[in-house]
Amino acid sequence: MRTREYGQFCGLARAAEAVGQRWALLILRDLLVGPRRYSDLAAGLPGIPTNSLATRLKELEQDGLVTREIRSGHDRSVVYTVTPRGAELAPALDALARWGAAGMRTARENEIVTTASLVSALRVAAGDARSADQRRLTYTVTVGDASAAVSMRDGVVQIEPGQASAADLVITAGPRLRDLLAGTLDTDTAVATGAVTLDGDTSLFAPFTAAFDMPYSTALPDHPDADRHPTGTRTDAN
Amino acid sequence: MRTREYGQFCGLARAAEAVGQRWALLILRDLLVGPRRYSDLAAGLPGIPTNSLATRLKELEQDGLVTREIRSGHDRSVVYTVTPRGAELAPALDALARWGAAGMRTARENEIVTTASLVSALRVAAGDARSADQRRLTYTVTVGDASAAVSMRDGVVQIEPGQASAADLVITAGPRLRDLLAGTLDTDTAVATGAVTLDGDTSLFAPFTAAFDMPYSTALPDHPDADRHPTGTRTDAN
DNA sequence: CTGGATCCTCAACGATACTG
DNA sequence: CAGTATCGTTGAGGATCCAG
Repeated sequence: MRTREYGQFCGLARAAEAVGQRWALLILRDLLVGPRRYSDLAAGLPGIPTNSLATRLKELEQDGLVTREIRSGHDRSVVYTVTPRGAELAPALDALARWGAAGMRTARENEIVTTASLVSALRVAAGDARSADQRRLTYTVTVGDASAAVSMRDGVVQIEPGQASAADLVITAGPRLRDLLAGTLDTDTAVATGAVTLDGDTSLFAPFTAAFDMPYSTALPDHPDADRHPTGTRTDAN
Repeated sequence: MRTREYGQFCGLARAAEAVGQRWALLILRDLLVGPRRYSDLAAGLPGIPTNSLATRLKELEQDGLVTREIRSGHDRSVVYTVTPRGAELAPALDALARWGAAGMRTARENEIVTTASLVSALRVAAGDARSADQRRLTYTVTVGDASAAVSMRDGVVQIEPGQASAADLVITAGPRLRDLLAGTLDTDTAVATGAVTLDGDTSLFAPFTAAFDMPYSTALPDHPDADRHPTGTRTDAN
């Protein structure tokens, strides 16, 4: 049995063979946000070795999850796009992301938020799209170097990478944004402690948080703050 | 960045760190069927190196997805069980299994069906549980060495490993059972060609297939029978 | 400058043997 | 039964180099 195969006629085993390799899930996450060039992917996946990225892309293309297209314009660039079959992975990736986020309390040392991770996190959190505001609202959300443009209209939430052209409210936050999406951190405290900075019509912050839902697991191992981070519990000594 | 970590504060990345290691998904699949001993796991995962199994189990225990319990009875055995947090992975594994099965046409050379894979496949396929029969029906499904007991009652389907004690119908099949669950292969043909053997009240076969749904992807790469199997397309030259 | 390929090192995986 | 120990092989990580 060659590595990568499992020798079982089983859907899960086949899925693991296709996307179980290192970096594969994150590459697909980035490509599900939209088509990306090789260098975009490399930049959005800090730490990935260039040869690993190349091999993963070749395998994903081989498996029919990704297409490689050489933009024959004046800028000879190579663009990777998910195929329809690859796009069918979205529900599975969403479920995995939801599970991972449910156990994700604080950021570890040196952990960053990339544009693709921010966009897909917001998309997953808006998945239920229960209570999007009916008004036409646009936000820019920034966490570190990453930004996402959130727009609501007719109760539908749309999230794109980058900044909104004319945002009604600009939200700048650290990773504590995750607590907000969970509903653990109330708005006033967040703003008061500086965990979140608002620029614009601050009354529009409530409809923002109301549109997203990314709860914590109710079955977290050991003590609640167990993300191997030796900071204070929740006294917010930040 | 230590291997296994991705350096991103992202739910999907955290999930990949926890269950992205080789064999981890299949170990969890087996444990989600029920608690298992070390040797059960080893037997249900042909080809797994014993040290890999040991390491994976230690990691899963460390991450709080699995508990290790030493049965202090007369049979000193070690039993592994999924924790509640580990059980929360079920929706994600189901989504992955569904995706993988959607692209899974024919079995590759030497690919087998294990008890755990059969049980979880049936459980996923019954997930929608749209049209389970109202009668109390019990089946034994056998594929190769693997068997599952399927029981219906009040429109609820239950699937357990092993054979049913008194099955109304015993279904023995090759991997072509997969086509049946997809609805691609109609019952009469299946029985006529010997792809499926029935023992018992054959009229109960229809309610069986009706209770499961595991469709093929509508977006399969290239030609439909592309599972690197050089057989005929669908003339059923079997 | 983009899009990789190459080379080297080392950690992880795989196969088998062996032990409490 | 439930692993650990050992060793060979493979793949990942990191840096550099190269072709268009």
